Amino acid sequence: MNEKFYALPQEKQNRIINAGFRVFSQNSYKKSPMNEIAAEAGISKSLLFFYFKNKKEFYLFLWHQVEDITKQRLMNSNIYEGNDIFEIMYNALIAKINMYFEYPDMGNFSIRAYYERDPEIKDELLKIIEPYTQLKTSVTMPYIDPSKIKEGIDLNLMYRDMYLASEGYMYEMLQKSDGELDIERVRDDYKSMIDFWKKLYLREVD
Amino acid sequence: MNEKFYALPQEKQNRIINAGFRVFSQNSYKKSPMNEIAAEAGISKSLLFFYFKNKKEFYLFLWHQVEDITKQRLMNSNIYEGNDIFEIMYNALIAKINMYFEYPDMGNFSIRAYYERDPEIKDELLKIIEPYTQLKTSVTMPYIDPSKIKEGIDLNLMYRDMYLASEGYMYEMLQKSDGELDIERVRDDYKSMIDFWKKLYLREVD
DNA sequence: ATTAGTATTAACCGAAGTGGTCAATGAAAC
DNA sequence: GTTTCATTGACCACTTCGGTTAATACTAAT
Repeated sequence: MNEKFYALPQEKQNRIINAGFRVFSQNSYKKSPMNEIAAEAGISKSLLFFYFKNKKEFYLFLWHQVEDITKQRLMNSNIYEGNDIFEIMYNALIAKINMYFEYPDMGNFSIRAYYERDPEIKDELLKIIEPYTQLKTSVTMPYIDPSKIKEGIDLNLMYRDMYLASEGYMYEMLQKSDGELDIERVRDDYKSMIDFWKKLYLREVD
Repeated sequence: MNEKFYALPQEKQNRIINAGFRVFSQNSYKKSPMNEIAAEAGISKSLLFFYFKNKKEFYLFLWHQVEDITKQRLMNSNIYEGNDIFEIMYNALIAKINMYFEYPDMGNFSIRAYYERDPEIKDELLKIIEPYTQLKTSVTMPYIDPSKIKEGIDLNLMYRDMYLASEGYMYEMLQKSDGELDIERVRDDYKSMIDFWKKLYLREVD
């Protein structure tokens, strides 16, 4: 790829990246036309081919972007600086929402990339995707201090309940919002859920 | 459309319908080729055009199928015959899973249809989709007998927690399974969640 | 075996779209 | 006004698309 791409203003880089995420996330690799991506990014097809040698290179570049962005986000995040499991869950969801604001279609792009089987890219994609998915599935339950939780509650199931409800909430939210996501509302909604869980699970202090 | 389609054995009808759901759920209307659908259904493109006048008619037919199938399923289901909210939730999820077994891509098809904006079909689609979505969003919380639930628990939030966790579970399940879904496992997983909730929410009987 | 009728397909067509190239523009810098 | 660099329109060979049609395979009755 042409190194001059990185000399572009960040905003323009992001526009191109997001246009790629968008088109590739909604169509298969083969049916994602470069001119559609260019149009979505507000540039000409020729310019897109100036920065990226061909479609395949651009697609693989996008996948590396997924890696870089998530890694960088994970490192810079202070999700795990929360005091208790509830705070951590809240931070994690907000972090996800923020990620969604900056790269709305990255999640769907990577899901689709995972299932992509086009012979033109399959082999190279597998090589770079596999280590990444292993990393992702190794995310485990954060530590929960049992002394703070009511007796008789299965901590695993408690965490799983909260985790799944959060996922369900995200899914519902992204589904309903036509690209327009009201972050204030998300915060409030989720806070009331967290409060509900706190009341439910936390041992009463005397 | 050609009425002879209905004379086909049900299994073949379903193969064609599911092929349509599949291709249209993975690509936009314009980029869903009829020959791909035919191949997926195991018939020739010509035969597909023999049963359906053109692409548009087939697409709209598929949407009507969504309506018919869900209506029929809702009527024949005995989801609400459960004794309490927990039984109802369990029945509902199992019903969804069964639906998924018979028509794996119907859900995604209807989601995508909802956002489809292709001028060739947009107008007609809106006419038939709108009343349907109203019906769907009107599904409300089932009645919960407060006397059975521990005191001090917000029934709305309780239901919302369970509903979202169920959605999250479904989503995770369909994501993970590469088309191969282990229904036994789903049943067990979900039963342990339900048991967890029962212990959490139900008033202890003395 | 022949026929008649039906289910199914291969071969084809014009139109539209595809990835990719390249000479030509625009704009800024000197 | 010339050099330099970013950006584009026009173009090409090739593929794919929706849809048609004439030909086939299949079936059952005679």
